[in-house]
Amino acid sequence: MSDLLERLRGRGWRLTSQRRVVAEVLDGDHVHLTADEVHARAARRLPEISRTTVYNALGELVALGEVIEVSTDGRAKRYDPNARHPHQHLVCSGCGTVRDVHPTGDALADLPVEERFGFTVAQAEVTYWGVCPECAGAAGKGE
Amino acid sequence: MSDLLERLRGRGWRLTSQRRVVAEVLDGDHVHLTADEVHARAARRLPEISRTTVYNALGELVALGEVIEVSTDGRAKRYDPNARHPHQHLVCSGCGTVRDVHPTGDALADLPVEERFGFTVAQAEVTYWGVCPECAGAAGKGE
DNA sequence: ATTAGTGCAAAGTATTTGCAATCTA
DNA sequence: TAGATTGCAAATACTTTGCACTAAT
Repeated sequence: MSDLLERLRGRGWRLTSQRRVVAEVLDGDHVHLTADEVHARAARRLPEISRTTVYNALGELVALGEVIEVSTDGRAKRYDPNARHPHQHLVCSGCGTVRDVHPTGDALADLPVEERFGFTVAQAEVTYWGVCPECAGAAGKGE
Repeated sequence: MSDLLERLRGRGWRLTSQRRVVAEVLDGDHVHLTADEVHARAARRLPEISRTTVYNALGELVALGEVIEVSTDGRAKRYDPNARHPHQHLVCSGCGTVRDVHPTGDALADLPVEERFGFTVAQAEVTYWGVCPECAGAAGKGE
């Protein structure tokens, strides 16, 4: 694990203890934390870390292209470190859990020229919405 | 125009002057306004209308299924009255303009069972990102 | 008349900014 | 050392809430 940290070092990212914990917290698959969650986890290891610094670090990681910003609903943005592996998201409309998925087919190719309005289309982002097993179970029991 | 208002009346939506202007402002195609923009436009016709009321009305229209909430980036949500006609969005990464598009193919069918993690998948939301003709032109000239 | 809708003021959540102190390379 | 990074405090953007007043059916 943590080739994220490796890569960052290689790219000359000035390394500080707070940046290190942020990168460590973000490392892995199926990680989709909000800025606040990143801060909370980072603070377990480095209690003094401030929210500002977490926001700074996240912003830079996004700018570097190492992390993707995902805004599923209108709530807090989530940060996905899986930027190097193209994927889409499956979101639970109950609890907001996010999973990385790999659909077949190419959504980009499905947009006809006459539907492009002169845009230079670069990317197709697909978000699948559904109910996760946990929420489905809870719904069946509750009420 | 304004079958939105017709439909709402038919569904027993208690009609007030402020709700009327909100519905009128939202009526049409390729409309993707933020709550604040809706408020601004509504205020042209009804200066006393409050933001609270606009938020209330928008929330209800969404609950009624007459309007869709779209959050492209992490910014303010946008409201799309085109709920009855299934469509996807094409967003300009330069200026944020949104156009409704109708891709061929079915993104939902492109998600294999083994990629569903036990979720009951209900919907596939596709957002195309690109640069609109205006922004492309501006980029070519500037700098 | 009843019940639902309105809007002010205030609080809440998410994120950004200015700037002095601090630390990495 | 020089320039980048940190983090506090305060500001900003967006949205929600409590509650007294008003209006639609």
